[in-house]
Amino acid sequence: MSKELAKTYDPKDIEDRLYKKWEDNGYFHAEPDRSKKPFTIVMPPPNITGQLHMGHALDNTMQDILIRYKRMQGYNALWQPGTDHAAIATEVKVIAALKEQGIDKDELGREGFLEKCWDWRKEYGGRIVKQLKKMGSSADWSRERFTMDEGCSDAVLEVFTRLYEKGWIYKGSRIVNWCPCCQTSISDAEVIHEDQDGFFWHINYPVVGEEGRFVEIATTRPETLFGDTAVAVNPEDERYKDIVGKMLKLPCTDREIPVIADSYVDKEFGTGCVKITPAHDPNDFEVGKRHGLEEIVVIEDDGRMSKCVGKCAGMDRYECREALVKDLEAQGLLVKVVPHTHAVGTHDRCGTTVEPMIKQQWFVKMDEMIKPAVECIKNGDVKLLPKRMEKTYFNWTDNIRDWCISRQLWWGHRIPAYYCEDCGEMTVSKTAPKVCPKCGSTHLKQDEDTLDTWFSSALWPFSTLGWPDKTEDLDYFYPNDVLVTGYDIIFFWVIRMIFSGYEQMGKAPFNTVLFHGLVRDSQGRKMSKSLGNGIDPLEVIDKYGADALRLTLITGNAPGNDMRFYWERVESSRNFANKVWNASRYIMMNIGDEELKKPETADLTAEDKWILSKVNTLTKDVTENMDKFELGIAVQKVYDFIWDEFCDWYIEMTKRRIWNKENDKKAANTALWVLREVLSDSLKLLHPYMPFVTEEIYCTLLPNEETIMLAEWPTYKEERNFPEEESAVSRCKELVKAVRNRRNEMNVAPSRKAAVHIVSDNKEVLSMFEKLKDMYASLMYAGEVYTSSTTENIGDDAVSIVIPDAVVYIPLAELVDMEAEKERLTKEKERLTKELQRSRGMLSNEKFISKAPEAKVNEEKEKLAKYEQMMEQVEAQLAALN
RNA sequence: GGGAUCUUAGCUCAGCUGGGAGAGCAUCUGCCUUACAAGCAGAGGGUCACAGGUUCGAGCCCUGUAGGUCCCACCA
Repeated sequence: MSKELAKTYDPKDIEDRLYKKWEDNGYFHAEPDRSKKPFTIVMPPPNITGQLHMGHALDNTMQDILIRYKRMQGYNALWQPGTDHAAIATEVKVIAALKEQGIDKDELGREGFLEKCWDWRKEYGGRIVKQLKKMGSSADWSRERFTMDEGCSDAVLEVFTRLYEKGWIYKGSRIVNWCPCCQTSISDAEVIHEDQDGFFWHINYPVVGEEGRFVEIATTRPETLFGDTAVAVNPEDERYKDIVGKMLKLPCTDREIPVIADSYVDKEFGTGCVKITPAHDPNDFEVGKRHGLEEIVVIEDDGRMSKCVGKCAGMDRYECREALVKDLEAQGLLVKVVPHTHAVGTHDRCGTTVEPMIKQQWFVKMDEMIKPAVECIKNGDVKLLPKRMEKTYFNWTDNIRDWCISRQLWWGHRIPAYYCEDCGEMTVSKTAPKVCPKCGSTHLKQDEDTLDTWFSSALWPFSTLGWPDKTEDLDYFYPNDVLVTGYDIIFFWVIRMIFSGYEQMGKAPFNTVLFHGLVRDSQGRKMSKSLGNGIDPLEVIDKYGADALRLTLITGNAPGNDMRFYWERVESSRNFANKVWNASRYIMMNIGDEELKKPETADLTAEDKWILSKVNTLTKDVTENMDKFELGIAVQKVYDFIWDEFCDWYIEMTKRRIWNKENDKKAANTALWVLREVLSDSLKLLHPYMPFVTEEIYCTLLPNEETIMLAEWPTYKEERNFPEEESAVSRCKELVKAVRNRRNEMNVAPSRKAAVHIVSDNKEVLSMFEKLKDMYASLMYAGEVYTSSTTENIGDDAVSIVIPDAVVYIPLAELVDMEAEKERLTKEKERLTKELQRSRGMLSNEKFISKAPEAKVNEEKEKLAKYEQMMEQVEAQLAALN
């Protein structure tokens, strides 16, 4: 071979070069082609603010494996990439960057700020894409999209106006989750509920006109007292029946509020009396609506108290809490303070405690739209893997509430609603109307709000293919085949894509969703910036190569489960890459410049047929696993095959023919041809997982091949199935292992060759061992291998090993210790006794015979026969020693 | 409060529709055998959380218990 491989595999040498080759040659690119079947995966768009982390690495590895696999199978494989504008994340970053320059967002104004955002995107938006390429991701970058590019924006406006016209998008005053830090509303999905230690403040509200009588309420948020417009009790509660309808003096204010009866109140909880703050609590809001209560806003958008709270006005909500509690205490109205743990909603982006507020916001009505999204899971049109994710899915859909889609942000898709400043008429339209359709005024102002980032992501599977235009891409590549993503965004994204797909396209966006878990640190903690325990995938690639990282991420865990990341695991993956590298190097060294001729079947030795048969079965198994999305299982099988069967056994078995090349060219040719053939198939099976090392080897091994990426995926071939040789070779392996084991036990150095005598009265077995002895003799350090039906010619100085159908003797002269031999044989007898007991027990069980499948029974009978025969031999050996 | 999931070798985890417990790492022994010491050949190590049940047969299915993790949830 003209090209030579280095002694150890160095990924740094080749990864960037190969990636460039693939990209330059357009291997990743897919165009509609009616002669081929499409296979489409849309990449979950990473945030433009993002940096590659282990989650991306896992997610993209899985997608790349599927895409490369299908591409090799001849599908027209499209992996559609792109990035997400990430409204809040980007705004926060840009605001921070501006702050450093002493610039304030509001001073800059909307236009100016957006310009800065676009600048930011230009500068950093491509960073994550570059990093994904380091992973080996074979996405069609020429089709890269952005959620705010022209087409995607058009799709957003189209969907918005369609849903509005249908009455499924509406504007309304509701209690929404408000983040005082980001100063925007957020959807329910963005709120994280976490238990926090807090207090129950028990407060007495004096009953008006009844000196000395109080109603005791308990609250976790005393500062909302200023917004109370009633106190509610359960209508069934005997304790408070007489007080319903009376007025209470609201402490620290000059207001009086009524006591009302509402079944929402739980008699058993707290004091049984609930203060009602319609403007700052979703339940109270409902109660307020039922009783026609006033809604008094006491907390402003920035989390400070409003003017109407008197002396606390302008205080932060927590400052106010403290001040108010002090006042209540001074007035003797604070009954007690009880420690209490309760769930507090926080914003997933910034961790700030969410404040429920009444706001005019835009909502998507969910009750109708969710229906097909539920149905498709139930009827199997869309499969969720692993299946248990369905429960999580339904948990959400069964309790679905309208989706708050407006955000008080600038970076994002601006809501296409226009208000007439003269008559107040609202118009929703994709393009800005010139005049008000009602009064003809030209004074129109667009809604200030933008849409939830997930509104655009929900359209991703079809907006990226050109929708709302009727494009060839859309027609050909939609619906997508698989979506790969983490289970953590099932609510944010997966469900919304599914209902959007049905609503806009009439079809599910994909037929399978493959979920993966989280990558955690070695102690099982979530990797996070604040903990500083994150491991940078790029650092792993730098140290061990992308292939090693990919293999690590895909093995050793069940689908959908979280996994722990260990450097030791990367190391062992890297070792595997090196193993493949060296086996290939060895084969290529021996092929040299020679042209190999395809051997006739008759020229193939037993071990050739054995390995060809093995790789053939492997191909079938791996393909089946991959079709079932069992990616980890599939590659584990390839790994085991290459390392154990191919390297540790087959390569060793062929050495005698290769070293004897000068004397028998033909035999060497056959061995080398099979070596190359099996290696080539193995590389193909491995390529989706470890694209770089396999490509480098493949192109060196087969210089006429341009790339392994487009090589044909191997298929099972009946003519490569050799069951007889498979079983013969496995018997030889059994023999070799037994001899190695004995020699090891006796500390015989490999350099000391010793003869091996195989004695058996089974003619077939004997002749098989005789025929194949050249193949396996050196594997067990045998000087000579003799087969015989008698023990004549074997001296007393031999140790024996009983294997199925034969006894093996190794004359080791001075090393033989009769006592040790006896001991070993006795142990062996004990083992066999147990086996026989077990086997006979099963076979004498009437019910087993009658109820177990016949194949199982026969299998057990064969085992029994084998053990009986071995027992006989062991006993004979023991007798001979005594 | 509802739900999911986990508990298997010292560590991290596999174990597909029930049919004699597996891998990697770690440990121990012996090998620089002309592809690979990132390697080769061996070895030790597990009442599969606990208790019941179904079955000829259970790590796997069912019920319960204990502990861990996670998700959902407006009990003030």
